[in-house]
Amino acid sequence: MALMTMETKDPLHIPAGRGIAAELIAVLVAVIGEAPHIMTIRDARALPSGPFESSHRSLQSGLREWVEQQTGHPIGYMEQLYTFADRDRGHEGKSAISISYLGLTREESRADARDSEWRDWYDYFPWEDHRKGTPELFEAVVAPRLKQWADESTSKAARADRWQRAAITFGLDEFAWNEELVLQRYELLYEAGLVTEAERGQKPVLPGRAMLADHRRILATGIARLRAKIKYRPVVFELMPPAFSLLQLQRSVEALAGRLLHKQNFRRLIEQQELVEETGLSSFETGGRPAKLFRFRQAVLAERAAAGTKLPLLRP
Amino acid sequence: MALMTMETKDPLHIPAGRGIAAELIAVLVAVIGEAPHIMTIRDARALPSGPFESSHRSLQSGLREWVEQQTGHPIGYMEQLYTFADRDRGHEGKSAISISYLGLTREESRADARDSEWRDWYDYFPWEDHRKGTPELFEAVVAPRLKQWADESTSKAARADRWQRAAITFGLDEFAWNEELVLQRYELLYEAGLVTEAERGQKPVLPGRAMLADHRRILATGIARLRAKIKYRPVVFELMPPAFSLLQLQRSVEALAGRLLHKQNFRRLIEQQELVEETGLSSFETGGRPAKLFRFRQAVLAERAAAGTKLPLLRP
DNA sequence: GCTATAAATGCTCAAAGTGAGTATTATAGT
DNA sequence: ACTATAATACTCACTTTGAGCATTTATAGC
Repeated sequence: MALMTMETKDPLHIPAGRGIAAELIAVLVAVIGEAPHIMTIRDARALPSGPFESSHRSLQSGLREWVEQQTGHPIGYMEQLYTFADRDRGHEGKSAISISYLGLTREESRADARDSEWRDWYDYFPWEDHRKGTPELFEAVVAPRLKQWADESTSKAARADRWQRAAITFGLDEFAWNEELVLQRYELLYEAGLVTEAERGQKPVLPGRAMLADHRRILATGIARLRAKIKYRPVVFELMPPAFSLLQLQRSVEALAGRLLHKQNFRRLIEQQELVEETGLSSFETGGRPAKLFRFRQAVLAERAAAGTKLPLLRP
Repeated sequence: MALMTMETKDPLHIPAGRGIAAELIAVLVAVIGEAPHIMTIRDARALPSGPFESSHRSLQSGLREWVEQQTGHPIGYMEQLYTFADRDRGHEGKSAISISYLGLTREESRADARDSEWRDWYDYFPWEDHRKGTPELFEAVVAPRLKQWADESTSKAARADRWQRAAITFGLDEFAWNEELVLQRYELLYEAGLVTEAERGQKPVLPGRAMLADHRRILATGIARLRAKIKYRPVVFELMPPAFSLLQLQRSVEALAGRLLHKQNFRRLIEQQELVEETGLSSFETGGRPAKLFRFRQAVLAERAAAGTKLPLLRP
């Protein structure tokens, strides 16, 4: 094995002369009541964000600083979402890099600082909430407009392709609704001209609040990631108060997933995975049989480092 | 897709004055024979990489350019891995951002360009290959050294914590081996002083080739991601030739996962998911009953946009 | 042709996990 | 007491997995 000395004196590459700008963007989530919310700034038209500067110790800490400064709100759990470059975004023709993060927090209704504001994320994506069944929007607007978009293609094959893509991502025809396809749906709607990334006068066909630049796309990425993650990691608990009833927990998951769950089976799942433990307390607030209050078993974070296998393994 | 007008005139933030350097790094994977390989440069001590420059259209295309220039090898499937900032990495005190990608390709044994070279990834992580059972390394070095490391702690609780962490990530004691924890294992070994990120004189305790800067850590991230992904997305096929036998396919998955699979159940899985279709050809090369050759059913990419649910949903 | 060897392929069976209920119990408000 | 609202308990068919045995179809060497 060849030996060799450290790289501080021998960098792999000389950095490019001009340098580029880097921006940090946060999708900061909290569940308030039974609705999933995100932190916004600028009249609810932008996500909290700011430049990454050389004074920041790391990307994460840079983001934390910005978010706390802009929203007065500390972030609990954080994970990186995606990094993208956009030549058009930078100043003076410089290209810019945006690094987005997903953050989870408990809402603690402090006085909202500056122009920051919690907003129901379904304000931006009304078609993503299927808790009350498929929104009427689908039959009224989404399906016919996508059909129309598909039919605009010239070749028969292209029409079929477009329609199949639309049917799959929106759960039309025989396809089942898949709540994880948030980003694909947004991109398809954008491609079909049913939403506009940043408003510019013309009315969008679909309801739903727009955002500056590509923030709505980033939000879609965050929602998709979170909807996927709650299924195999105990991240919901980052959004719950210290003690909660199982129904509260279920309502939170439903809020995030945008669909209703089977109560008994949900409980069975939670219990058999030993995710929670009783606090001994009960809640009498809802008027019904009192609900036992539980807390998250922190130990599972250590015990189960990861999800289970899906490979058909051979004998141990 | 229409370009946004919005933000060019009204950027969300004025970019920081100095700008920073951005580097693109690739974990480029191919399966050669029955061994997983990665593309390396610099005497197999670095991953292909290069600065992101304003001439690049996007991060992806910038990376493609660099990799093709350095290795003469085009990339098929690509996905982003992780972005990190390292103050010590930049030039002249500038901070630098590194954006890493995972790329999959079929090896086509062209004359290797420049100093690029395919390398078995287990050269860098010998403890990750469990296809021939748990490596002797574990009983001989890993377990005792980690025990020793745990025992260095002062408090009893800290010793127990350390040991439990080691046992979980390495599948010691009663815990099962989890092939996905590549990064966690590397980080723990680093913390325990059993590997050194870049060698500088002192011999590391464990065998395994080192790399420049933090490239070995990035490689660990890529392997972990790929091991997780093969379980729920048909990405293995990106690494297979156009026609292959089911055993070849199994051997490839085993190479990546570092564990052996149950043949009959593996086949059942592949077939019931309708991932492949017969080509009508057979392979007589192995000396045994000839194997039918299959090809990947491209259609599944369209049909199944995503993985299945795990939530206990309510009636449709 | 016969035999050893190497796979491919077919089939079984129990255990565990899921989906979709019905039934019962405990409170608060009227 | 009666009703509304939940919490909680239990059932049952069906599917998916893990593990293994058995059979079939080839090649290579004798």
